[in-house]
Amino acid sequence: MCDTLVIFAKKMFEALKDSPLFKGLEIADIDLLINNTLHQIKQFSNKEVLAYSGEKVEKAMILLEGKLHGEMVDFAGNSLKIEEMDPPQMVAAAFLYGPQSVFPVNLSAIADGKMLIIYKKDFTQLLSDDQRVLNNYLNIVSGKAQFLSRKITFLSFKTIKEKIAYYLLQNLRSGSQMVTMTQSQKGLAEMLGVARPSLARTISEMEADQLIRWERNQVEIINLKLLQIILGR
Amino acid sequence: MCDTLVIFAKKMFEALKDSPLFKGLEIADIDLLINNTLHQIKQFSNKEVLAYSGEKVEKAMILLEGKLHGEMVDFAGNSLKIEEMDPPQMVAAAFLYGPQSVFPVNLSAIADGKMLIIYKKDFTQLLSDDQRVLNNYLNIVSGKAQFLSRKITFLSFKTIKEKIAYYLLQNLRSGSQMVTMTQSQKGLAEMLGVARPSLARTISEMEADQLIRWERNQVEIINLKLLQIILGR
DNA sequence: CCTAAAGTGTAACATGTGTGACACTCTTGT
DNA sequence: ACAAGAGTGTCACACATGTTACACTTTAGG
Repeated sequence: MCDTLVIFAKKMFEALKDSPLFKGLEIADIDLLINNTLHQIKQFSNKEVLAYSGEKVEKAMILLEGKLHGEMVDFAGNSLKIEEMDPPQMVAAAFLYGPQSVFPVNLSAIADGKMLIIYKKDFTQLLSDDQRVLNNYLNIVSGKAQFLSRKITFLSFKTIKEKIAYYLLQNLRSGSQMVTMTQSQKGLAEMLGVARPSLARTISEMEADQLIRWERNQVEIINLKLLQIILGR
Repeated sequence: MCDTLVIFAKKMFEALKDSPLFKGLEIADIDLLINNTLHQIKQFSNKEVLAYSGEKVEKAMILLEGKLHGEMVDFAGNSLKIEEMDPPQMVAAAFLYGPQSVFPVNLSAIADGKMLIIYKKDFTQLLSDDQRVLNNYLNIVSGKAQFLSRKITFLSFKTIKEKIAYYLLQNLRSGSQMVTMTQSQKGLAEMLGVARPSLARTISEMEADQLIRWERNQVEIINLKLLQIILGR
């Protein structure tokens, strides 16, 4: 029993070593830091709701296994997918401090998993215990702000065509003319904040215009220049 | 000449004492910190563009006097006002670190003023020199992320009516039924990301429905319950 | 005090998007 | 291999919003 625990802990530290928060630290360092900190492991199962939008954020959460899904739901019931989170990432990192530290999204599991939980007070201690972790945390929070800023860019495009063009150009590796979709059209529609049939319709139009060829999860950019012109140069 | 400089510096430290970044510090502390740091003062005049979206953020900037205006401009030329900044606030705080530290907005002055500039390296030093400043900075960056998150909430509303209702309810002091507008309809339209005549039209409709009375920069909430129902319960 | 600039109310019209529906295809698990 | 579920293509229709235009009011500056 004790052995299993030790093995689990070892696996956890290995996972954490790859996390943005503990980047640059050795497993031994992490072990030391974590064991000086009150913490717990929370198991969760698929479809479980882990937090509701508006709830107070009182603990730092680091996803160890599984997959999470964050979405904003407005009062009319429309939902806007904000992001999906894979391990080993920190959850709600930018919402642990600040004047209004509440969850901005409904957080639910889309796969069984577990996460490491550290209460805010202990996490703050951890930040001042290790300069590297602090630095990493600063980068994470800034990164989140930048992510949200890009999200706003997206939402501020007025037409679906613009949104698609922007999305494709963002995900196009230079040199290639293929974009690999990491999600279904349904998922994409939720990300872009548009209705699914509207997205499909617009894609059809763009195909008819010889702009792109959309097949399964591979999209070929046929006319790159025209695509850029849609974005108004 | 030297006297004027000393007087200016004193005024600056007083201003900084009220800034979120130096909250809780004494003027003497700030004096010491700043004077151990390479810094400069930049003067700017009304309508001057201080930074373009996409430009690299290489220095920490703290607004001392004047007023700034940040807006996203998409390629088609549509602009979305993100925020207006008053002194003594830090500018682009959440974009100094992180994986992609570039300005998210076009930054321009809407009044003459000056700002304190500290290069990134020196600012980082400043953060580790004083625990309180670091803490303040963490709060600022988190606050920015939360601000952006709220902005997304706004943009994700589909109808203008919803946006107006949300805006009014956000700015309604409990107990009162008056909301004081801090900006013109034109400015509000830019914030909400809608066309100005569309906003005016919707306001007219809401007045016709006996929901609100919009006069100058005072808005009276006539039917609070109905307003909440527009937001879907 | 007067003028120019900025902001506001309103209209007719074009258009992009959401809705709800349906058939079809692909994926998944049993 | 099959069934059930999820995803996709497409349609007709309603409707909210953008556009452009113009008259009017308020504000700010000389």
